[in-house]
Amino acid sequence: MMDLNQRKQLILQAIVEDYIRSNTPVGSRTISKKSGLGVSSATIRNEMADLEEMGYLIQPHVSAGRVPSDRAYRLYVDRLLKKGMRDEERESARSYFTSRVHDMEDVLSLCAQTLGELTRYTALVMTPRQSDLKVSALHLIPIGEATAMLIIVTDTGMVRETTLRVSDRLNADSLFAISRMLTDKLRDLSLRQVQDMLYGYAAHGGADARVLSGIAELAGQIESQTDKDRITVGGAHNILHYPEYADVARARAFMDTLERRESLLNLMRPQESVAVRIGYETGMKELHDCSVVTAPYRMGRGHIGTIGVIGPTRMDYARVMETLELVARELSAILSL
Amino acid sequence: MMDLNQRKQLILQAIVEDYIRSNTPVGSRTISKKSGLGVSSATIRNEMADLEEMGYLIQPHVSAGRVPSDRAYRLYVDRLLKKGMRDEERESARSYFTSRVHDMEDVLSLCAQTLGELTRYTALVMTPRQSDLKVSALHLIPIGEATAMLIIVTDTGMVRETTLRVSDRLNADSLFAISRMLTDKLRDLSLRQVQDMLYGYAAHGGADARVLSGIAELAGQIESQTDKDRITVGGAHNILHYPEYADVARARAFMDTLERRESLLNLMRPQESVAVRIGYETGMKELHDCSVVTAPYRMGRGHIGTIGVIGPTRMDYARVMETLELVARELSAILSL
DNA sequence: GTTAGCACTCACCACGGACGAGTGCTAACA
DNA sequence: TGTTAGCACTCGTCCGTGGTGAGTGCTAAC
Repeated sequence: MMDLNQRKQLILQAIVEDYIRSNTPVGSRTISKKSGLGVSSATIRNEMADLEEMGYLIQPHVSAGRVPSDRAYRLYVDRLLKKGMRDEERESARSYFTSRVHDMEDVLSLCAQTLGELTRYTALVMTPRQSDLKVSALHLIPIGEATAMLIIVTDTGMVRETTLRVSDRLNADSLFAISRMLTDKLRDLSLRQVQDMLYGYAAHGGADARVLSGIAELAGQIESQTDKDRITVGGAHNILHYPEYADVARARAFMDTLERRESLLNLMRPQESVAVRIGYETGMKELHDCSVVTAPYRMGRGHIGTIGVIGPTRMDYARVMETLELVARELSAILSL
Repeated sequence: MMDLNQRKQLILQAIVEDYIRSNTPVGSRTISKKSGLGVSSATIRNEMADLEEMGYLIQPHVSAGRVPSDRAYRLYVDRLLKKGMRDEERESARSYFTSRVHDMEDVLSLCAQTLGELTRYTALVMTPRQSDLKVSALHLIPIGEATAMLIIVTDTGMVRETTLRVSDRLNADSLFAISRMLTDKLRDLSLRQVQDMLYGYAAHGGADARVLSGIAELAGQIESQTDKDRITVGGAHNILHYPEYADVARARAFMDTLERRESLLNLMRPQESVAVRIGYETGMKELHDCSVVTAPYRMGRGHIGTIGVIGPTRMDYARVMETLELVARELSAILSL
């Protein structure tokens, strides 16, 4: 007795699922009727008392039903939940991604939004750290009198541009030539290498010094892009639909947490596959009543990013995990085209 | 009597300003003390009764103070408010924009965020309609075995890219040549023209048909980019700080309205200068208790976009209007570099 | 035209009792 | 030994009630 036998597991599962649905403490009578075990509420009460002692359940107050603990959710996620997205759902999720502009940046922010809509929770999209990005092409395009647009393409397919002033004796032809030369020279170098090299050249002076240091600067900016910029949030407003955020102060606190992107980065460290962090497992006190589910995606040659969903601990883990898997797969496919 | 004399205006101004600050109905005693008119509360009461009759004030219930009507805010905005941003504020606002990546897309979403932070309300940024954009350059960059990245730069400095498969006998050199040729041919044509032309060429077949129709497709996608994509929202969570949204249902309704971007477009139609729409003036029933302040900015050659702020009708109009003016100016400067 | 005084209104809040969901415990039963 | 009916008990939620105070409109005096 007091081991987590089959029946206890079934009861726990029933409680977790009922609580996920209703967000109200679950009573013994409810489980007696719904679990399909065919035992009375008194028996359930005994089992529930055991489960509480084992740390799976919490009683908000003596005359309330039970609420699952983090530990219960953990067990539920690891062993009890049954996936089973319906095909229509899967198909509609997939269709969100096809037939859209395959623009690298767009895809990521679109992904955050989409993921929010699909899961009805808040979505996070992290792009891989960019310091070890390699330059794959570099172009100067004339856009006006003595101004040019500089475009750097990295091996992840990311495109960054800036405008810069150039010597007015550089016409379209010379810019073409320079672009070509620079691309040949710089291809497959890391941004840092590009930066160092070009600052070196620029220091020697010459007519193109301005262009060279402009390029070096953009490379530097891409590289040192703050961590904050690496996380996109989508569907933050979704949490307003959940009663745990009926109190505006809580909603505000949640939103404020989302603003502090640096700390979110810890949650989004690449994992091997779909990962679930429940309540205190997130390691963030502000998120002790939230769970975070993440999945890795591939971008370009071997760079790993993370997409994730954050919501109340009583989230619909099965649906979220499946959606994330699916979206991560679609996303990887698009990005490594 | 019953004309809007000097004193009535001063009283009205005092009421509006007190209400903007406190969000509670304003009583006669408060105004008697704060207006500096040196008259008793009874006198104020008489004036307030007149102002109510004239439609400037509303009494939520008999024993409450008065609340300004849309009409009062209108008068306040048109004639009563005194601007006067402090220099530090102005400087700090400006510094938000300098020393950042001048990446076209980035600037706009950064602008939305920044504007949200500066005003503490919700910010909207609209990019000009893109159907009459002209192509200013077009590049094909090899990124892998038989795949290339296509980049289109428009005359507003906007950059869009996509990856496409190309015939594997096109090496870097041929792509360069094609890019150059296409840029020469297509420069200053509208996206629609480009699209029509290329589909025509592609129909004739040939080895490059795939590339040509790829380009046409991207041009089409840029052009037909849904209206939804043209508005960026920033700082939506700010409204949670205002007591009018203490009720989550209201906050949710507000957020939902923000999601329906098409209808927001009406609010963001380019105006000549800073424009204020108060309450029902927005023309959107859902926003009857909100005001929208907008300002135009210039982008590239003659394209006009709009930035705006949306918040409760009792918003701090003076501060918002000044901030918008300032940000619009900075933004125009960056974008028409 | 202004003001003091006064009766009146009504939103807000704190208090308190009824209600009911759910429990733990006990004793009887299979 | 596990299951169940019965029962006393707990405590959060709901709702009606009365007190409090901010603010009003009106009247009469200045």
